[in-house]
Amino acid sequence: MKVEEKILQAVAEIIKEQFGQEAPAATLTLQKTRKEFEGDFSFVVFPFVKMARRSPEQTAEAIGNALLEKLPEISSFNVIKGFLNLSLDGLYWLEFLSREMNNVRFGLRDQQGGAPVVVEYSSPNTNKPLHLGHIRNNLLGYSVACILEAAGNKVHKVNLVNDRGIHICKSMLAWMCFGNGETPASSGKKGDKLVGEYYVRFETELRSQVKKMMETSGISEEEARKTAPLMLEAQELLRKWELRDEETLSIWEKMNGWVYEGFDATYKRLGVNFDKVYYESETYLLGKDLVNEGLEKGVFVRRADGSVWVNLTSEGLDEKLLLRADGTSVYMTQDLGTAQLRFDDFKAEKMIYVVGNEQNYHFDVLQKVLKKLGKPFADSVFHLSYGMVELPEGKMKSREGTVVDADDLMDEMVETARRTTEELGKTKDFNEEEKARLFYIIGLGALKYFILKVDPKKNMLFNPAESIDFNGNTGPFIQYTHARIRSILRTAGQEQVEAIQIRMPADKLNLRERNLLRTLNEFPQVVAEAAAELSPAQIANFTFELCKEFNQFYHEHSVLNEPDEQVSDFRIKLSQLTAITISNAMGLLGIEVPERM
RNA sequence: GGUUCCGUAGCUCAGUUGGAUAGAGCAACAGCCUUCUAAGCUGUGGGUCGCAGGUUCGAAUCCUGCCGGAAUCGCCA
Repeated sequence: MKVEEKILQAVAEIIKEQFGQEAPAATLTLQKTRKEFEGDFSFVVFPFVKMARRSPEQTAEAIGNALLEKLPEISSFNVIKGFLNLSLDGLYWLEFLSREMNNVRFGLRDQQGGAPVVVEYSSPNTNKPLHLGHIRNNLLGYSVACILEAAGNKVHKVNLVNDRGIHICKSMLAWMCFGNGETPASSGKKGDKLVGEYYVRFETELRSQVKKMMETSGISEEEARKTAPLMLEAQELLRKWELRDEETLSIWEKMNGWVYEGFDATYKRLGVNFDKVYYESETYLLGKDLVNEGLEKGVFVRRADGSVWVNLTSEGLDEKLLLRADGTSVYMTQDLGTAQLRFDDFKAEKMIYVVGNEQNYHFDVLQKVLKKLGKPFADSVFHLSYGMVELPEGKMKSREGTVVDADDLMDEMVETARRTTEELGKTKDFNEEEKARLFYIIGLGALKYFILKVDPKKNMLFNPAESIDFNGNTGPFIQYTHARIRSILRTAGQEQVEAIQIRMPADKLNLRERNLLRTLNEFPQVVAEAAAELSPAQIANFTFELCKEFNQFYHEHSVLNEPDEQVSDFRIKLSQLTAITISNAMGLLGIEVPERM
């Protein structure tokens, strides 16, 4: 049993013995002692002063004295107002360290069995390259998957690629009309960028057609857009695609192939991956069976024009279309189908969709429709809704050219890492390959930490004019702390800690060491909470706290120059566990930590 | 207009199953490298936790109203 639970259990017994009343579990709260007071854990006695019929101070004293007798782990206590501050015996902390110091998986649970969790993230369209918004999505999805895994879940990462539809046809059409056979190989352009250019080209050409039509025939912009030759051709292309026209399909396959090559490069550099990739072209028809099912069950209705609707007004929402009059499916139809497919594929206990908060309504509807259908997995659908990344001037808009491209941003980060590192003169004895590797690790680390340290559900601000910081609460600060520790361990010749017992007497444990141990001890719990909340930010904040504490310790006490051999040995082990923890925690964020920097 | 989310230091963010004097980082200023990496450490200044009520021994945290911002309310995805 964890010592926190032991304390609470003992306190409950004491309250019953001394005050003759059962303490409701919810009123028993143990918290970390704030650093301005002495102690490890603090118990709040306010809820019990009434039943104790004593002052808060007296109540705390009474509980404290009883605890001291009951639990050998507790060495002393002090009382400030209604707070009972408990100090653990140093021996407890030393035992914790010797238990975990060689555990390279500290904080990471093994798989616990049970149904798996599916995490869908990324879900790109194949007509445009990835941008900053996708970066947040990808980093979040990947990290959440890692965290769930570390909490003992079996996890499947999946991607659902939107590879069909009118938007894809637009870039195809533009390439057919204006491309002159251009390929990534012939132009040296990255595949996704090339296709993206043709998508933009379509929009420009369309706009000039629309403008001309409005001038010559005086029709409205809306009307012109609908009837412009290019738009009609794009729709015709979509029809041909749905009829499996050979030529259309072959161009579609070719251009999507280019895009996937480009995406793969971006994903690889970003360090994310998937266990399974779904393609909408293969799944978009799946929802129709469910629509029929709903009609048979009488939970959906077919209107006179043939379209199918679901009425969600009793659930506080509107009526929602599920199938068009011509029988073709809409976004919701597809998502119903893929939810079923995903459940059939994995029998998951939870299906997490990492999708921006602009789709809150859609997922609300999705879940309610699945419930209407009586699907048992309706409650397993969970929308991990994250906030938008905004620029100082507001939302990114492709039309105004303010979209921050994913590849460009990574380039800039690596370049900043290079410049900063070389200014500091830290890589004199690195060869070219080592340097490139280091700059990549630092640059990506800075970017990932910057994004993941913010609570997922909140909108966040990115200012391209100010480069992402490398000092303070940042990825490089954490990476630096790790490199520092590894340097000590190298010098000590103990890159792998030997399994010798700690011999330092417990009373030599100083404040910094104690703080560090206390923080390290929290890591498994932090992982559990981050998994429950699906929040990488909690891992990030914990790791920053840990690094700050290590640096304070490092500054005040020497590890290798400590004359007392037992103390020095203890500090090496303490440093080792800190390095393991930093590395594991950053791993959960998809961030690598260097040996030297 | 309806629904949902957000509002904490000049800026970016922590802190919300209700607990102590609301914390970090950046920016500003002042210190610390003959000792294990100064991407570090220490200190100073900086706050009506959007506003007003309410519940409570105790509210940034829970409830109500208002103000401000965002998203959404398509036979788009």
